[in-house]
Amino acid sequence: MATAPDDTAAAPAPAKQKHLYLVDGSGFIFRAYHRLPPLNNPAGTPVNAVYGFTAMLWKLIEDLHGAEEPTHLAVIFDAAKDNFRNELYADYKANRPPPPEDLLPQFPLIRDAVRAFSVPCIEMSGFEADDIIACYVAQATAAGYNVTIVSSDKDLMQLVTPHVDMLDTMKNERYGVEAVTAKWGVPPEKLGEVLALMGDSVDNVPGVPGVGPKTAAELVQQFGDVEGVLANLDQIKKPKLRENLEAHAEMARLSRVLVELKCDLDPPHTLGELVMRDPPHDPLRAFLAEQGFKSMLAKLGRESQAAEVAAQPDEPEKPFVHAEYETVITLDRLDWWLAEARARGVVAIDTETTAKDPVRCDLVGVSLALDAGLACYIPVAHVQGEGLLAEKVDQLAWQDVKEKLGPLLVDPAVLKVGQNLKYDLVVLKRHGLDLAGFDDTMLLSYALSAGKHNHGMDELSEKYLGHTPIPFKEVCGTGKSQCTFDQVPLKRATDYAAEDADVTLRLHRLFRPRLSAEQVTRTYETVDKPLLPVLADMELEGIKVDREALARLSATFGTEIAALETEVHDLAGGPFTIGSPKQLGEVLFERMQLSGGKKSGKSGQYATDVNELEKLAGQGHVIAQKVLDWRQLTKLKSTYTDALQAAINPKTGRVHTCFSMAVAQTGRLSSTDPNLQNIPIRTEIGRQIRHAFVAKPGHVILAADYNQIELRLAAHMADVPELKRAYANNEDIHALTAREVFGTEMDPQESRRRAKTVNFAILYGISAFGLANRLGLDRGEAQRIIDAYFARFPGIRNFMAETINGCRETGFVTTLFGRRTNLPLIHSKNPAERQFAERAAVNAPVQGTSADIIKRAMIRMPLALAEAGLTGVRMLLQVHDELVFEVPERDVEAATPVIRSVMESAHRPAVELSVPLGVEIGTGPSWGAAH
DNA sequence: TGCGTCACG
DNA sequence: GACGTACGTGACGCAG
Repeated sequence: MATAPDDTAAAPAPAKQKHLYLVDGSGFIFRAYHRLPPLNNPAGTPVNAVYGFTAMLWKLIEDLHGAEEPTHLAVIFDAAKDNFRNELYADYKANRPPPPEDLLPQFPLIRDAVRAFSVPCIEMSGFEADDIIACYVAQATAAGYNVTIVSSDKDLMQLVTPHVDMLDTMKNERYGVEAVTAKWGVPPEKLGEVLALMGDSVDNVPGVPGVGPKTAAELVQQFGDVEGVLANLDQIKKPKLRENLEAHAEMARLSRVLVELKCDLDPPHTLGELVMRDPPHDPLRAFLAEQGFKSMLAKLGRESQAAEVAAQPDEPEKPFVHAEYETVITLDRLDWWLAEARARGVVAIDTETTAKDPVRCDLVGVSLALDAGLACYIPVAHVQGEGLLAEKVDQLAWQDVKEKLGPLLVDPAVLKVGQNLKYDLVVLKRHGLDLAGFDDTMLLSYALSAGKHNHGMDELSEKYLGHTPIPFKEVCGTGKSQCTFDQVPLKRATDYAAEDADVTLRLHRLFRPRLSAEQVTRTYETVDKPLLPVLADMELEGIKVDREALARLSATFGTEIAALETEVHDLAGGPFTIGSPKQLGEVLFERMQLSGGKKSGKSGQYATDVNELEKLAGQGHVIAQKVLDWRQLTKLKSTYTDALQAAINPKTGRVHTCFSMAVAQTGRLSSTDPNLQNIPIRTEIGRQIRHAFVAKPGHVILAADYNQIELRLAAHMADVPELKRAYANNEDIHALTAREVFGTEMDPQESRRRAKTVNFAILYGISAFGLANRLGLDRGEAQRIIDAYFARFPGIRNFMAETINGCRETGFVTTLFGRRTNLPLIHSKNPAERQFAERAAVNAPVQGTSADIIKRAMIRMPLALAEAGLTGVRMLLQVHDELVFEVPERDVEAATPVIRSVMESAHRPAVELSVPLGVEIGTGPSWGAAH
């Protein structure tokens, strides 16, 4: 075979795939301008858009260096002149206002910025950036390049092909052919037809009235293009639509021409001139200095230093590079990966499934990562192709993978690292596997940074690795056209799945060493990590729900809602949407002229919340009470009686919630899909829903509540002798508070009710205004109550002050077990934000300590029950201070003291409390009956 | 998607 | 005295 001279040379590197990035500069400018407040350079010129643009371009270049390795880059601008489209249609872009005055002088500076980065800056008089981009796309594609268009302009999506994608840097989303098709319902090459039919009010492309994206897509799907639609008007069923198409046929044709991108121009730079090079620092430094961009100058300084010192091996921001990820389809290769994992002792793991719900989905594949950039994907249940493109999917059988993977998963000598491992654990358990010896990067992040940011993988990757993982929706699409992961081709699935494991492993390397250095190891190791498998079991177990009972409630609520609706409409003198706060406000305060309507500042709407409506009801306005009743019933029906029926898992007949471990800032759990931590109990009518949560045959529901745990913890933490003594003697704490604060003159019941409110207010960080509101007093009276409280219990005031001071020094507060809540806003210049952080600072240690205690109880519970021989008892739910169990009838007596003892001593031995913890236990055929 | 509302601790 | 007004959650319907 004849070889080209290059191939025989000493460095036989294969020609790198060329990849051209085209930045839609105008889009960048407007987003930068609108995102930033006014800002001037030392010369007094406004530069907010310049600054934003420079920052965005810099970030883009950095990101690209890290991930995509582009070879060519250019920024394209609109030339500030009329273009050929105005000749076709004088009103084209007529709706667009002229650029704001303080943006005008920034345009040339922005072009300077581009040049300072040594990036070509391209524009052509008479043409829009879109056309120039289209031309380069055509040229580059013909030359075998890949192309990425950096823009969020939907018109440019027309250009997407298998070799051309779009990148929206604001949303951090990439759009390939599938994503565009998913978004618009038609492939990119048909997008022009859709855009023409729907028109664009911003660009003033007329389109056809009454045709939006959905209708346009349907028409194009059916008839192929605009001409096809116009030629087949007789087939269009909807009369109004046909009429509009008929009447606006010419506008549709014109629109088609307007949205067409011109790709036969001869742009000023050749492709070769767009080649990307490392920007020399000097021109960039000069530009930044001239504009007074100090933080960027500092960053540039750091970078040149780093470059001189030669890259440190452990440089945290090293780019996210990786070899091609391997798709494992032979047992030999699987053996290699598993042996290597054993040898290294650490492996990141991630499971891919057919759905988000770990209790309903099926396992599709598993990915592993051994080292940064070294990861693989093991497909086990991808579906075979269909039709002409049928391609047999070559993959291992799950049984074989399971036999080899299983022992590794339970071998504590090999650390398994995952992100949100509870999900994987639930899936694996359903497929017959267990897990021991693991770290969860989501929980590590939560231990280190609760309060600073969220802990999802994409966000962590972005923040700590400077890398945006392939978005899930780019692999599977969204909405109606979303496919399941088992339908994704193996190459694509591998890129996505292996990357997740790779990211997880890299995050673990960053987080794990920080844990002990930052002294947050304890709750991670002794609370959250061991709780994870306990929660997995609870989620798998689920709770039985009486579907018929819910259906009956739904029906009853339905008729009552209908009746109330009629009454409300009659009282209002005509129909309106009761559920629309806007319409309701207008009906009450304008049409009906009720007094007291006040508009909220932000939305300019009348307030119609419970407080307002109760005021009106108190004044004798019947409609207000009817609306309140209507609201209560619709809430109960839609959120509970309807939704819970839909949440019943058809396979298990039970409802399986998901407990989130890294959402609440304080250490609490949260519950979703469905939320079983907010099932009604406070009103009798809502309480009926609790009665639909039932035990399976031969069992009862047992509910165990900590009695006033937060107030007890406050008494301990703030060291209030009177309160501690009262709890030790099992006294009524609210009655005590009432005596101390209000004396004995008031009616004891009313006095106790108020004292209870005051006690809650204390836990939440009191203000005279808030307390006055709750108690219906004026501020002066509320302030006197607070003063009296602090006078009687000075420990509370000291505790609050010390907690806030400590938080100011460190930026965080801690629970008795060392859990940390970060409150960066404690230093905010905005007093409202700062005070908010101060109240949270007072509350978080108390709420968080309570969360730690019940979590510790949950961790011990399974073993304690097993040791007592109570193997049939199941812990089902946690509701912050309550645990819900399903207990065989004959075990109730034996289980009760075990559960009580575990819960009441859960703080020990780590922490000793100066107040006892009290637990109240009830049982019954349903959750409602157990209280 | 953001907002208003309301369910829970 | 400015700020906005009790802490922590999740789900639903409306409207743009």
